[in-house]
Amino acid sequence: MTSFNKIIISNYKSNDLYYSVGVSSSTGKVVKISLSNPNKRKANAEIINSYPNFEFSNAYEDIAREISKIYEGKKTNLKLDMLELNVDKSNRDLPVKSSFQKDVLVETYKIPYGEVATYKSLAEKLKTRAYRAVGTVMANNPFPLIIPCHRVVKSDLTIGQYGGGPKMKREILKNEGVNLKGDKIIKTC
DNA sequence: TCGATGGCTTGTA
DNA sequence: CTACAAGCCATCG
Repeated sequence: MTSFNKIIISNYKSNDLYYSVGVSSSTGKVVKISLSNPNKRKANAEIINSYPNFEFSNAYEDIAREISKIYEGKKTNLKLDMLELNVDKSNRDLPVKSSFQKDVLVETYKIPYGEVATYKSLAEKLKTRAYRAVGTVMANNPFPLIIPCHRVVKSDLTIGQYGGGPKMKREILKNEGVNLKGDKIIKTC
């Protein structure tokens, strides 16, 4: 049972938003992403709370910068395989706690840029009616923006909730070119 | 182990 | 349009 001996935290700031990434020094995989406006300490605290054994370094600053590009609606080269998605109940340090959670996150990753899915449609792809549980996974998404939970909305196409607040969700979707009228997605054909 | 709690959905009024 | 109620089911304490 492997345990992370240390987490490396890198930061990047763009447009008054602080992006923090936590990377395991033993596996090189991202274990947590957090963003906060406008408080850098808060962004870091979210990672430190889960991983008290950490150090700061600019080693992964480029990843944090790439994440900021997603927010701004630009293309990035971020891949699923840089994320720690392994599930192992005997290892408390792993960010993904269950295979259900992993399945939802992977399915969310497949939502294309500029498009949206619903909590319901994700649940149905996983052959379950656990719509609310899908929402819970989104709420605890360790990899915001890379796993685009901002592209998951309610079945009536209203925007739904978001960790960073609904205004933030709206903003990211707008940056991706999604048509919004108030809090509702307007489908473009 | 079991009740409470959700970034939800559908139905009814 | 709003307001509940009941159902769903994975997770947490």
